[in-house]
Amino acid sequence: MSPSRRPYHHADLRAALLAAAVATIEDNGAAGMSVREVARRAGVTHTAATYHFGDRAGLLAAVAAEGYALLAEALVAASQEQRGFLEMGVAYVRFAIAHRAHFEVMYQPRLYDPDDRAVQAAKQETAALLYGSRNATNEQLAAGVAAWAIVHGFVTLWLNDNIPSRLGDDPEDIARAVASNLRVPRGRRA
Amino acid sequence: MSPSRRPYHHADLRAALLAAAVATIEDNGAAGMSVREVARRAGVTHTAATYHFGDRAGLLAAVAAEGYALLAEALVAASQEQRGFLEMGVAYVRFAIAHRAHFEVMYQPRLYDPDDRAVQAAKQETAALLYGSRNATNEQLAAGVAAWAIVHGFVTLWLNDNIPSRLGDDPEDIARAVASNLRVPRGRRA
DNA sequence: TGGAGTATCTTTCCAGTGACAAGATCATAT
DNA sequence: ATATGATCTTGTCACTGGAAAGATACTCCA
Repeated sequence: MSPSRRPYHHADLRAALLAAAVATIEDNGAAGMSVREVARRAGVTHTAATYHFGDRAGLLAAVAAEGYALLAEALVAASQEQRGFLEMGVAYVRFAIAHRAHFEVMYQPRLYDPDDRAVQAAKQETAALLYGSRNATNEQLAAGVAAWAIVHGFVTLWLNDNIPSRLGDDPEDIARAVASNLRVPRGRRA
Repeated sequence: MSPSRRPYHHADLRAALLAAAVATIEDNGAAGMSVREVARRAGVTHTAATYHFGDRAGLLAAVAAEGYALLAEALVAASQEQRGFLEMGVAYVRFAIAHRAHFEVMYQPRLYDPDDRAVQAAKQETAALLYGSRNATNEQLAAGVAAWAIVHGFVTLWLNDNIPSRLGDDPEDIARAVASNLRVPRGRRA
């Protein structure tokens, strides 16, 4: 397998199908995504998609894996900005909204095979970033979960139209106002 | 009511179908629920279900509406216990886990018609309970959203197997530990 | 250079699904 | 008792996911 192996019919059908799947999910939701529709958008028969991803669940697993990778990337970038604890949460919110299709699939493991290897790998990398050091006390761990929970809960509710419009229309600003109700864990900058 | 073998007119087919739908969603997830499977469980043809609920989205809307009503009931009961702020959040967690099928559907408005009248009514009743008084300041409102977000985020992550097992296996206990990281709003008992 | 072998994609088929139209059956008011 | 409406079934259609088998284009090696 030479490194620049070029598939014939399509430059990179796998990537094109993945992008088409994301676009379809943005339009119709994950439950409303059909393999045939995705294949149509990529200009290909549905069995071509099945060839690359095994089945519908496999396609969604690929979306989830890509999502976890994108999230990890965003969190690393945010942590390097050194803007403190709160802005990490804001980065999470920004990711969920910018990639709502990925986000939707990631947190519905019933839609794919949660034991999928690519998913597991990407997911564990993300978990490490979200939970912090491994030798934390249970109390510190609970504080980390609290931080994750509040931003995850907020953005989930936001995406589902469950946040009162009175708070404004900029989710990142609202996230700051909401998350500032969290106690700042010891040794962390707010 | 004579014990006829099998009444052409079911005693309360609508309720039976609703229960069957919830059971199916528990087993297969909301996306994996088919109208035909639900009807089979109720011992009836799929068009009977369509008759009562219009279409698949209508059936899911009924599940969502029932869910919001059950949630409101649980929250009212918890508030009457007078155990303070934190235990209201615990009641939310308990509801989500006890009625995971309802919960799953409620927060995926794409699965049904979010403007459905029964859903809207039940939803607004719940929102009032979660947000508190209407003439709160934005800051107070943000605190209410924070409380909702943290328990909603936590239980969502719990249901999706995203909470480190190190914290234990009783979600209510973990919820207390997690939610205690929230600042207690003025005038509220912890 | 020219096959052989492989990766990629299509064609074809099947059972299951949601929706609709039309028909059958039951309940109830008058 | 019967007309009327509510409730449920039958039959049909287009769409879906998946499997089997074939076609096509590329790669590798003699």
